[in-house]
Amino acid sequence: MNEVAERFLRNVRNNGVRVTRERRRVVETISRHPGHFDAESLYARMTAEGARVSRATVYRTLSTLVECGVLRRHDVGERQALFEASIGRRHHEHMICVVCGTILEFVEDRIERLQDDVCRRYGFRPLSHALHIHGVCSSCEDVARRTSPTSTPEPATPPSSDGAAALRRG
Amino acid sequence: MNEVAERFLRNVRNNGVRVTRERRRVVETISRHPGHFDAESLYARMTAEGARVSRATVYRTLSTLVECGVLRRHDVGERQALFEASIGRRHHEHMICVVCGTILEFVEDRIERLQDDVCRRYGFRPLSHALHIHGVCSSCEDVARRTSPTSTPEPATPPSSDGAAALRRG
DNA sequence: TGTAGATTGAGACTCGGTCTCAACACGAGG
DNA sequence: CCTCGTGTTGAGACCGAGTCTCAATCTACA
Repeated sequence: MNEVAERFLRNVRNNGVRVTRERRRVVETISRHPGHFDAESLYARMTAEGARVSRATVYRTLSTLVECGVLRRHDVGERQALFEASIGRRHHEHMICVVCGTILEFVEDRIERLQDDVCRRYGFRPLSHALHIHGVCSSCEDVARRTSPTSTPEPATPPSSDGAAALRRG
Repeated sequence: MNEVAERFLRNVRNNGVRVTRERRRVVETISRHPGHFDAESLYARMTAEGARVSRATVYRTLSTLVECGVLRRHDVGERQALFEASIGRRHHEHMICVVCGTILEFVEDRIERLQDDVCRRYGFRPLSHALHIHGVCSSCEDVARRTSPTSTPEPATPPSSDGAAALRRG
């Protein structure tokens, strides 16, 4: 059990939630593979690694971990939700490449401040926010430029539909 | 057939897409009921109004209209997609009240500019973006303050899950 | 008006995710 | 360490949003 996993479980226990064998296993697997992931591939990875855990438990544990504040959930695009460890990480936004599915993260305090301004103007009390920029990352842009140097490269389908497909790969 | 519907159809035809009875009917229904809507309730409304149109056609037509640029699609939260007419409207962002489901729109050029800055820094070519702020709108805040003036009102469940539920109502 | 090819409809299907409920196991209290 | 209340699990049925199939139909161009 690595340190990240222990921090996860401490946080879970502090929320009055029982630490079961299955939850430990979920947390361990997540902490061994940092980055964004979806529920289904986590489940696949766990069963591939020999864990006897049910799909329902994986989905339930992910929700629990989000509630305990150790995981963040991102609804990016039209497909399945993505999760990401949030312990020890500050809030950030995402750029999603619609070609290769890469997710770039960025922090921009000035955007956050402008959001607060807007909320104040509207008397809206913000609880959470998400900023997703869909587009083409620099390396995919390079590839496209090399293969067809005359025309501006464009993804096959609009970002709204292809973005999610790309994300599944990521 | 009102003016908005005609503009829709002109745009559709310009995209080399056939104008069928069903598509006309979809466009008419949308243009008679402005605001955000989801595919299922549009289908329900159409059949309730006596249109003989299939669910598949409604979904297909919505995708077509998005491709033709007359509709925008928003993946807000974990449930179904929302659509919104985009003709004659400039790009805007959304604040979603997790209590009553109201969707507030706002425009903030400075945020757009900062996004462009970030993209430039990362060599990322942006195609589209979405900024969603989940929180509590002023009137829900007022209601909560009246009913329990001692404690800061808080929605029952975190915005990530309740936001979508609220949206379904909206 | 004829015709090629786009579009439709009914319903099966997919996919991400949730629910059910009996069996099980965590952990507080003794 | 043991007991017991109750939170948790697993298998698979179920759900809801959305897509696919393919024969029949319709649009729009010539």
